[in-house]
Amino acid sequence: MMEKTIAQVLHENRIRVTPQRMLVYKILNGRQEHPTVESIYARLKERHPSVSLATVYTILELFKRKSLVRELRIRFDRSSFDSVMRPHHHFLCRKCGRIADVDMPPCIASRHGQVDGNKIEEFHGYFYGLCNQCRAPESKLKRGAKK
Amino acid sequence: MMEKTIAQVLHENRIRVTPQRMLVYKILNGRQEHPTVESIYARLKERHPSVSLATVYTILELFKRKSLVRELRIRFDRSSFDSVMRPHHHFLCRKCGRIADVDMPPCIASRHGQVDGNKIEEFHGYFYGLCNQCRAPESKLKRGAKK
DNA sequence: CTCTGTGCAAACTCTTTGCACTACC
DNA sequence: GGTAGTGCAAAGAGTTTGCACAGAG
Repeated sequence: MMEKTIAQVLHENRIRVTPQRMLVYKILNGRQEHPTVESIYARLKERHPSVSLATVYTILELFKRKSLVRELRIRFDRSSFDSVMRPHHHFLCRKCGRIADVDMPPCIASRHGQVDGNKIEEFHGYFYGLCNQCRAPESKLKRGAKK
Repeated sequence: MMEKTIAQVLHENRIRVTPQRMLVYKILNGRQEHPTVESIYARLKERHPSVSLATVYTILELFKRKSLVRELRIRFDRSSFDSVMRPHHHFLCRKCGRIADVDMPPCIASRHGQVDGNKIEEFHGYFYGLCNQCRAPESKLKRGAKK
């Protein structure tokens, strides 16, 4: 029951294996859920100080083409990236800036394929508002305390 | 059965009336359905050659605060603006770049208010794909002919 | 060994900001 | 006339591009 290595995944997608790409893949599939280019770059730099921002852009573009990652534009000023390819929506808290996954209501899923005669290839559902931590500033100790 | 003048609308929204603002309002509610900052600026300049891009940004920001317009980020590289405030989604054709309105499925509307404990203030549904004109390039004479 | 990937720097685009001048109310 | 809006120019942020060197297959 060995899991696939990152190199294997890249191989299967016909992506030439480089340390930078493996690391970007790892970061995308790591703990931080919806990283931006900047945050991917920062993490990458920890292990790979010589890495360039342009490389991050190039790799993300490649991963997008290979459907390893999805680019979100829920923030108006920068892109976020999501390696969870199962269809789902996103929620952005206007106060803390966190992005949360939102399960897709089936009726939206059913509209995939076609809408008003237009062929649908992708759907992005963006919710904007206040997250539950930011709504209740008194309950700081629960989880919203950091920062 | 007089319709409201633009000046009246601005007044009611406690917006100081200026020629620039009236014209931006008119452009937003005119024929071109989902104008960008650039296209609003271009139209504005026809009548108001001295107008500045910064003014367009300022006015749009104001109109957004007053809920006279909604900013869309269906394109990743620039904003589009929609003066139709009734909840609906949007479709972007990846070939011709046109943005079309899409009626909102009720189940999404029903999720307004709250989702996973987060307070929802706004929802943007973005469909991406190929519009029916671009899918059938042979039927050029119907409507998709102009470039 | 060859061809693709990377790093660097400069360029580009969209957007924001600061400030003096203008013009609504 | 006083306050808020506009125009201008410069700055800022995110992203893209071109090219020489490095490294994967």
